Amino acid sequence: MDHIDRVLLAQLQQDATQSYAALGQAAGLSAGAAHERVRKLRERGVIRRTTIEVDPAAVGSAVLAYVLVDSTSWMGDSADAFAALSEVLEAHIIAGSASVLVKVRTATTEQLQDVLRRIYAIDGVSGTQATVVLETFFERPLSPQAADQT
Amino acid sequence: MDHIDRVLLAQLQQDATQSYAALGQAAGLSAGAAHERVRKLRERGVIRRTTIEVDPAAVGSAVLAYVLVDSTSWMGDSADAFAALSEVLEAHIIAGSASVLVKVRTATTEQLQDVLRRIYAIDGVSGTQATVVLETFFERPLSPQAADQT
DNA sequence: GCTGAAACGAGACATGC
DNA sequence: GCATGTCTCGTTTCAGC
Repeated sequence: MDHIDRVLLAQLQQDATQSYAALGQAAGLSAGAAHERVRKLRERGVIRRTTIEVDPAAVGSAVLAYVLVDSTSWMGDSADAFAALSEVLEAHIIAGSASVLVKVRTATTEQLQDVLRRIYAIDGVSGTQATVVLETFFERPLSPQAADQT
Repeated sequence: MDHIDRVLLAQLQQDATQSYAALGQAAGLSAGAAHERVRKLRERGVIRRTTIEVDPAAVGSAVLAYVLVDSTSWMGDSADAFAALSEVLEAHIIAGSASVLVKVRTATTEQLQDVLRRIYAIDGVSGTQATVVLETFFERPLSPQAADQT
């Protein structure tokens, strides 16, 4: 994980369709060397996968909400229960009053209500506090150059 | 945005490196037709970009936190101020007591504290409530088949 | 571990349906 | 709007440094 790797990661985040020749040029490498570096980054799991960013509104998911989930028991083994809800995009165990924080996208507020109902049905869940997003300023990937000490 | 487009989007989200031949096969199309569909999805902005998913821990961002930002004035024009902080990955205006919700990744809790300090320095911000994530169950992209009415 | 070149496979495009 | 075929370009691999 040197500076060159960081440049490669930043470049690929911006545009993963660019050629290894262009990638190498940005990092000061030949196409072959760039390819080898990227292959190793994938192998080591630094690059988890190559994917596309989809416009949520275009696929009918205009409503974004964060939900604090209160519970009466330890929620450490409930990952699968949340993962089973396709509208739940993230689920985290948090430090604080509520025990789980989830990010949810739905087409309508009615559907959001339905998701909350299904979250409530999960074992140990005693309550939910939903916070609806009115406007998203931005959502962006982690920038590798933000952290420079690994 | 028919069923075929949804299959293409779901396939590309899982693996954007697969060939158009494989993509077409999954959707019941030829490689050329699949290519044309994807080109139009990009053109229309449904596909925003092709990117990579990076392991946050591997680039030295092990700490994840959500921060509720309280304010004394309208925060609708403060998008740039939050975007200037590279550790801030998302910023949303929310309905509720606090006015802005941001997602932050840093290497250490000390760095998180520094980000909070810089958020506090933004015009109109009167307070912050940070919630630190202890364990992430999962983070995944929006599944196009979750919404079927566009 | 990088460079440069050579073989292979995929992407882009035109034609016809 | 999709299928087929051709040409071009990028990816991938390997010898050499």
